Amino acid sequence: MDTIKHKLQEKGLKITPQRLAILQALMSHKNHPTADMIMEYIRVNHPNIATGTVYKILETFVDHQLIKKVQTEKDVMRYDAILDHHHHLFCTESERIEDYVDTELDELLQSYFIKKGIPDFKIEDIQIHFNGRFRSVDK
Amino acid sequence: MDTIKHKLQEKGLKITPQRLAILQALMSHKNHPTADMIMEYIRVNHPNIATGTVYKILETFVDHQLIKKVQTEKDVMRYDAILDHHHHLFCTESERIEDYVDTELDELLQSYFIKKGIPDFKIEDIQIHFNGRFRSVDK
DNA sequence: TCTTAAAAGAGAATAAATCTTATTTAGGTA
DNA sequence: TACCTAAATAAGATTTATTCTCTTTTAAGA
Repeated sequence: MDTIKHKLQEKGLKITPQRLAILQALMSHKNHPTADMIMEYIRVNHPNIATGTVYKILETFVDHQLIKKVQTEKDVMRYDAILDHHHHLFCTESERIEDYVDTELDELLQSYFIKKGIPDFKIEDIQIHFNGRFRSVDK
Repeated sequence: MDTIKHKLQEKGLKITPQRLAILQALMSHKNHPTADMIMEYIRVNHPNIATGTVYKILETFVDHQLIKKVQTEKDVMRYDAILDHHHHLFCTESERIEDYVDTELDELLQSYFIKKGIPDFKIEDIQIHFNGRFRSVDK
């Protein structure tokens, strides 16, 4: 919880109970939660938090690069508190999204694009979306 | 226009003026239009088309694999009528999205994942999102 | 402790997309 | 060719996610 406070302070953000709760929720939820899931989760301890506040805080966190938005085909936004470079596995049959870390792959792509490049485009970040199915039943 | 009719027939869809107009609009718009952009475009010739119809037809097309949804971080859905496997270049400063075709890269990834695979996950499709900036000013 | 800018609360407002119901139409059939 | 029927469209209300506005509260520095 102290590390969470630190994260806010590092970004020059005021420490409020609401922000602490939301950031803590984001960090414990590994499954790329929606604003709604976060609200539900923190309402146990923060019954009075306003919907707008949750969205506002999430937006603030994205702006300050404490979290990221996850691109999906659905019209509900999902958030990700893991900032280490990683890709995503999307289930084509459910809403499940898992992280995929592969530094070997990242290096492969890096060297491929250093050589090749893309005309008229400066790559800032490469994000791979794997669409498919999970074999395991858990989560 | 006859090829468009054919596409609908191939999928066993009834040919209606609305569907023809929307599919034609999608195929001429290379810039991954939103439902709204399509509506605006076809309203010139189809002033009476209902909003719900446009969304319904788009959904039908997606279901029948005539078009695809494009995953973005925004809460407006964008559509893509180009079905040949390709990736996307996303501008971090605007709504611009361009196609990126690279069969060499696809083969590289293919062979990489045939060897390596992902535990508990069956890959159906690999979609790369390049986030960055366009150097050219056009479009 | 006081001050004030920033943050949160409450709830209305917006925008995208979906749903409902009545009407119309495409396209097969008599 | 006219008819029939399931499928498609129109119209507009509804839902859902998100944003906005305005007032009240609070964090944190002086």
